[in-house]
Amino acid sequence: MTDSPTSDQEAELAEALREAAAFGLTGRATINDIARIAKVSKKTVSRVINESPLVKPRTRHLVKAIIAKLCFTPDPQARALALRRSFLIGLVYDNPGPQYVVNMQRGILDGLEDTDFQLVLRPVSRSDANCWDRLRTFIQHHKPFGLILPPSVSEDEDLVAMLRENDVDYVRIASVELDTPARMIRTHDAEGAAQAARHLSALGHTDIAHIKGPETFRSAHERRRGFVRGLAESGRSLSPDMVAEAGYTFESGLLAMERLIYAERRPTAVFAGNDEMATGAYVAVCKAGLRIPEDISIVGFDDTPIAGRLWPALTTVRLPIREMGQAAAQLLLAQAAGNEPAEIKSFSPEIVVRGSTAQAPRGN
Amino acid sequence: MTDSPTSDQEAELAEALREAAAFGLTGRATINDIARIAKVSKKTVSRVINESPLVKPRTRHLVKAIIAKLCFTPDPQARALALRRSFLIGLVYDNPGPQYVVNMQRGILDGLEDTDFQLVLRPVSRSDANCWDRLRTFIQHHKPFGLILPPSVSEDEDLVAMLRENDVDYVRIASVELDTPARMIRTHDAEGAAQAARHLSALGHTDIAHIKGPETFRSAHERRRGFVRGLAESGRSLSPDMVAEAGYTFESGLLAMERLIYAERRPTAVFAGNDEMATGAYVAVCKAGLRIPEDISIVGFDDTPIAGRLWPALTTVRLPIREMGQAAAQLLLAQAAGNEPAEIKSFSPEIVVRGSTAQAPRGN
DNA sequence: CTGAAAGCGCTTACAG
DNA sequence: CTGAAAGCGCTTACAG
Repeated sequence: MTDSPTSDQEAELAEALREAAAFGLTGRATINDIARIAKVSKKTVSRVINESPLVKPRTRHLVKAIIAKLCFTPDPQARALALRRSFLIGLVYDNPGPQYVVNMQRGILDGLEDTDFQLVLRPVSRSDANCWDRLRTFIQHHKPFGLILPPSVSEDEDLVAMLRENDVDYVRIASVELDTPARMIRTHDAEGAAQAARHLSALGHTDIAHIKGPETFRSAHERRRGFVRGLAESGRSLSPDMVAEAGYTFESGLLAMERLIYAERRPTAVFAGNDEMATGAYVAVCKAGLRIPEDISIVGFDDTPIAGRLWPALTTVRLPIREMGQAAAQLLLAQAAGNEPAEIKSFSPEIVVRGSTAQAPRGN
Repeated sequence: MTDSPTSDQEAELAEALREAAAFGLTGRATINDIARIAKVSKKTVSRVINESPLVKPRTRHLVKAIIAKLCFTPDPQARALALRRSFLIGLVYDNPGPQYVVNMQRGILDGLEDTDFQLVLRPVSRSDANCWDRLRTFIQHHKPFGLILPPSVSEDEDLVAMLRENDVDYVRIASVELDTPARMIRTHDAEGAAQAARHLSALGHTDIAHIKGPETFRSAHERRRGFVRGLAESGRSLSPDMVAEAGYTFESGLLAMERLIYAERRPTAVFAGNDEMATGAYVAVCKAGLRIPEDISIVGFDDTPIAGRLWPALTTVRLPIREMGQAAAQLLLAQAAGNEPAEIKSFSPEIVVRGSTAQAPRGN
């Protein structure tokens, strides 16, 4: 190895470090300090920082040693200015449940830990006509490193077109394949919903209903599709009058459940498209003087924190939201480094059985 | 007025704007473009941007018109580099309930709307010995404009000392007076707790218990103090065996409630120090086969989203968390502008009566 | 493999 | 009231 330490080199390093130590006390070091101490140009230091291969190993080691000694980190603002790209990662979301956002945030922060990237919050409201204009302004001013788009923002092609135009990296999280492996994280919502169907079938339910999310959400579609498929496996089907459409919110879930309860044929089991609606369904059942799970079994989707805080605790389909956030952040960093994965990273949900589901009541 | 538009000046402006329009098409404008078109130095443009009074009104108007026409906004990275201060506002929090964080975030974003400031998330875990070191690294690298510190992080004097050393602005949100009016937002938790006490007293309860937050949180102390004071108003008192200490979490609230239920004298009403613990109390009551509010009335604190999603809906003390977040953001911006408020901005909670409280059961 | 020069888009002293 | 110069701490062509 040409770059094994020689006593010559060690002396040089020691000398440099002594100088560095003497210097170290006066505030934070800059690239100029490193260059001066290493007796190289700052361009060479820059090359080392940016992992350029065009540096003699011996030089690289010396510079790296000094950088480590002085605890030097390049100034993010200066780099951003020169690179025309900041170290901010934006999370763009349109009013998902509070539980979902918090989990997603934690995951992204997990993925960003020990890097110099920062997570910036960019909530939007697509009912606001110029919400993408605001986001464009943010992008043009702050030149974010990349954006993470959870559902349902991830499904918005106008947004993605705007991001392409402005040359911003992004990662989309969605229940269907919308983009290349470098740009998306996929969840197999249909499979999770099928598990819910199998669970309810196994408990002997036949009068099974579904509270469906809004038509405009791909996940709502996927979840219903998977649920129907799962029921079909045991010869069951979901009749149209057993489907109540709602809006992924607590209130809409409550109303949808009331419609189901007071319909001609009351279901003994209900699969709600997310935990928020399932929580609304709980209230509707309680208000009607019925019991969970004795009279009606309920299954949710997402396994947000509220699921475990209800009584009885909610049987739900767990989507590893936090892990997905982490994967999204890592994918964004990999993308910038030019590492394109061969195939789409995907997450499969799994059912978490808790107290809200039981055997179908007899004689129903 | 010396700066009323003269035809002379209007012609000059029109000419400049024509030039600007011709230019406008080529990417984003910089301070140099503005200076060139206005035929002034970029320093003068900088003065206009920074609202320096040392600019002739006529010059100022011309420059402002051109800036407006070109939709120019100074580059945040460049300003940050020159000013040694970025446009990031950090929210530092140590695992409060997910509901609390989300509300706080929304509020801060409300306060930052239409500014170029960005909200950056900095969760910490004080069980981690070097969590302040990590935060210091963030501060030294990213030079945030300021930090917002909700409880209980706001009470940490080590943190505040570190912030002072590093010359970072901050706003503390707390239930007691910890800092100057420019640096804090206060909540009158004791008053809210007193309202809870009055409410339960008015319903005829005498066997009243309290699930208290952790001793290390000022808010826990304040809430108990206020509750005791409120009870005293109607000649009631809180006996020591009617106080169960918990940790502001769902699980700890559940366990605390179980202790109260199976104690010698079972309370007919319980005031929990926050909604998370109140939610745990719900589960304990249900598990014990008791009913809310028929057997036991429960009052929470915070009015987080979960309160309205429980059945029966939780009577709780509403802290306007979102508004507090907004106020904190505004205070931070005002601080930087040198506007020191005369007195501490404070928020008074108020009780929100819902279904979880009722008349004390007879014959108890 | 390495460096001197110019530049990213602003601001801060310093003059006048 | 205004400007020319230098600087914030990095990187990108361009040479060699």
